[in-house]
Amino acid sequence: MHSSELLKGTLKTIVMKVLKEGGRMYGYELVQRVKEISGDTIQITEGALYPMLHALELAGELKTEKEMIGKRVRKYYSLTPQGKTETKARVKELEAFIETLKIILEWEKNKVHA
Amino acid sequence: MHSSELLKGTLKTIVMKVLKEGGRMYGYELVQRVKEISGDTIQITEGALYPMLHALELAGELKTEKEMIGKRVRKYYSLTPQGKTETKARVKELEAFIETLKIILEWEKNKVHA
DNA sequence: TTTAATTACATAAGAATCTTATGTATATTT
DNA sequence: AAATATACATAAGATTCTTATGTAATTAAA
Repeated sequence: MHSSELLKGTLKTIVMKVLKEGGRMYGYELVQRVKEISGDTIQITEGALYPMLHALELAGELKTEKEMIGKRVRKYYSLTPQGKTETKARVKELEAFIETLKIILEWEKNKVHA
Repeated sequence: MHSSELLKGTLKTIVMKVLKEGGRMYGYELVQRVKEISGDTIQITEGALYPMLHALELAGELKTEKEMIGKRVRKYYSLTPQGKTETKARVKELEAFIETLKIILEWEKNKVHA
């Protein structure tokens, strides 16, 4: 399990990316999907997820559809066109950041080269 | 310049790794060094750096040496043995997290394979 | 030469992002 | 029948950062 410290900042991008590739999904499903894809190393907490989804909807990045499953309401989220554009930008930004991180992690000043 | 959102959580690891490879360094120097290595994409703010260095010293990860440069006091930081061990663990953890991120970023459910 | 920019430290207030705790209620498995 | 899983939601609190502010010496520019 990755430390929650590292997850800070990347969680929103992860959620949007998974929605972009996986399509229409509800909250609980998203948590399971991310857990599965990450090989059980990323466990999104509900306290982080739901407020984030609500904020993204308010910002026009997501739209929702409610469905009755038995006696329960299930809320499906999907990206709006604006949300898809934003996701692409976020993914690109995260990829660039990862490249920078790798440069730092591979930087070894005191290593003598042959 | 990477968004500060992404930097959250990785900053401490970056600082410790740069101290591990670069050796004894003072705060201002650290900021410049990270800026340089990152190709001007990571700018550590002083408001984040100094409290972090103080906390790491208190935790026994760093030790300090003061030097007079003209009329000014300069504080050099370096990793303690404990800090070096901690840095290795943090770097390993970050590398693992990056691998997980890449899996998610490369995950394309709807892509049809040839 | 005096003004501005850079070097070098530090802290406080506030924003953002997450965890933990709590609550409600249905559905399924043991 | 009880426990676990499903499915939503919010509030309080912790952590981690930014922005703002302060001090003061040094160096470069006007």
